[in-house]
Amino acid sequence: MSAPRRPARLHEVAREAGVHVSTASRVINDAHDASVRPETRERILAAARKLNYRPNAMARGLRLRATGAIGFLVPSLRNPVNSPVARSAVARAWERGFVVLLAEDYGDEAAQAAYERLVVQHRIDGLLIQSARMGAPFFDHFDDGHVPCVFVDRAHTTAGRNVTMRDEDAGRLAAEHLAALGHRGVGHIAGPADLDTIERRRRGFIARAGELGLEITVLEAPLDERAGYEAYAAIVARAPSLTALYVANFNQSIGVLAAVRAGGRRIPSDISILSHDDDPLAEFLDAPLTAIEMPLGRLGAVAVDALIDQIEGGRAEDRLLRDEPRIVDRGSTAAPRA
Amino acid sequence: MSAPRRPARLHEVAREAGVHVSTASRVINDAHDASVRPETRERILAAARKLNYRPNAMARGLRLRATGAIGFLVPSLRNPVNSPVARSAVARAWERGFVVLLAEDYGDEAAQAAYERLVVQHRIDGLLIQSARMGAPFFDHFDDGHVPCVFVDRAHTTAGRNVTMRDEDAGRLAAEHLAALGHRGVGHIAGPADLDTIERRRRGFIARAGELGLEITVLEAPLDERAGYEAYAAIVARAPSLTALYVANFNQSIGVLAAVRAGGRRIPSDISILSHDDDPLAEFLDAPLTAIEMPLGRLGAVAVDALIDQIEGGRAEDRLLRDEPRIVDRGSTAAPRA
DNA sequence: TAACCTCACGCAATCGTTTGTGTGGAAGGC
DNA sequence: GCCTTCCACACAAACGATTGCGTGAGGTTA
Repeated sequence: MSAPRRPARLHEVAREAGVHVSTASRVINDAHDASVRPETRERILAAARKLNYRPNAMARGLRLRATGAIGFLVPSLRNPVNSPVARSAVARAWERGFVVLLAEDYGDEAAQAAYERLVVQHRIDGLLIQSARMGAPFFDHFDDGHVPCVFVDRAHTTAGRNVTMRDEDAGRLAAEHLAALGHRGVGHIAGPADLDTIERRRRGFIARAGELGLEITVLEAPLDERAGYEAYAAIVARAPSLTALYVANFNQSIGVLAAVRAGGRRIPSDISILSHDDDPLAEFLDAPLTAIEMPLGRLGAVAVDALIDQIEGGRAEDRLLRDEPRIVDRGSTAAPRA
Repeated sequence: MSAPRRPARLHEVAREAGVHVSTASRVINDAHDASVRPETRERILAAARKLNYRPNAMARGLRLRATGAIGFLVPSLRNPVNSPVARSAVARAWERGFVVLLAEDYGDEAAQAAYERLVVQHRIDGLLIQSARMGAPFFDHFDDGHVPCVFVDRAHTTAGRNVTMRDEDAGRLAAEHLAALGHRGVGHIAGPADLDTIERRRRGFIARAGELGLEITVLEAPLDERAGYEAYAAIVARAPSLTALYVANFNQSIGVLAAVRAGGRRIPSDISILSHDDDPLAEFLDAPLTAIEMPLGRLGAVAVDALIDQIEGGRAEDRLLRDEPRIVDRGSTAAPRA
């Protein structure tokens, strides 16, 4: 026996229970101030069960000015580190009764279109923004705080709406890890400086490496494999003596591995490679990649919690995932050759 | 000058233009049968522009029983081959004026929950299903054809709702490619047999390899890296003399590469590896992976087109992406050693 | 017993659109 | 000059829920 074709309306539940639709509504919504006889309440609930009642989200949203939907603006579905974030975000949103509208942000006009469609037309209750470009005009929509939103893994200027991780500590950890192995000359392949997440990694790495008296070379490169490949050659050309490399991003790391192989050097005996961000793939690469694991699986959930708390409670507060960045050692870092 | 806080309602546009809201509605919706004076029409459109009118999707949906939203049920956001599909699907849906509600399907009860939330409560207009499990009770919801849906890269029994690619031809192409290189003993690491996509690859490969007189060994394995890793050892144990391997899935292929390296053999001199599905990563692996490229970037778009045509036109027809599977040669296949 | 209160509901407006059905006036035919 | 036709718009009823307010019955109090 399957559910009826078109789900029952509240009206029909009320009729079945012999009450007015308003009474049924109060019972279904469990209105705390409503006085309704227990026996009537039971009749209504029974009718709802019998007819398999499900509220119509549109009618509800129209009346309540709240849709039970949040938007998710992701920079790129391609980057594998985004997928655990997206997974946990969607899962948590569903747990809390929200659905997720997906939009990909490949540029300013796309972001603007997403805003129009999601916020203005579909009246979503809030927006999760994982986009990169910080100064874009698009972000003005949110500065006045009228549209609930949360910046995921970004520290936007607007206070109270950022969910971040301990990226600076990750950078420091990277420096400590390499120093502890005995490296003196270390390199860092960073990402575009306008990504504050990446920038914090760089800052932490440079600061800690400085404290530890390491010799540091830093190079900026885009966040993809090819850029990593090319950056390796460039940074080695600039600092031929470096014995270890901290790479800001998993995709870049894959390119770096390829470049090291192409250069005929061995990991970790000739050079140590430490990747930021981990992925199940890492274990199967050549060499298996030692990486700094960030709590990506929680990031999405925490961001969604922050957003929904903002929607429901009106309170906005920055959140920092306190999880310690953790090194997953797969052998691509080791002591430098004496 | 930014948009007003709460976008104008049609009512206000009508008032601004000095007409009734119904007239404004007809003009905005460009009703073909409506007779409205050109000058009035202009006044209304001007008012709409001035007030930056955007229709409220909920009110519209309530009245029209159509939300302008489609659901996207994905098996796993983790698998990288899914991301180009998702990208192109979302992009195409947006082009055609739809938003996309995302749901991840990790099991039967999750799929059931997705159905309840998306179809029953939020009244989405249709559903894109990329899920695996074919016989699940969940699918009964769609067999009667009342809920528009499309199975992406799946051939469900329900006619007219499947969008597939030339997987069988891909399998045949794999066999031909390896035979042309001179291989005689070939292996195939396949996936779970209840995935019809994977099954078609297997069928094509076996059939063509048989025609070409090759000696074939087939092994089933789950679709992840570790499974690929283990499957390699198992298939080599079973058929030590095979000189080439066609791997059903990109993730598996990565595991296979690692296993080959671990076994101390060289690619392609000791063994040729041919991956099904390509990814930008492939170029940077060790060895750079020769792969069969499928039109994944179009799959999502075509599926969305099929779905929206079904929603708007009522016509449902199976679609096959006619793009020829193409081999991207990166050197992981070669002639066997004499 | 009249006034009053509370309980347990019903009534009806409302959210923002769409659309079938009026309707006043101008135009046209005779 | 009257009837018909048609144009160009207005009216109002939906769509399916929520919620402030009204109200009849029954009980309590003076």
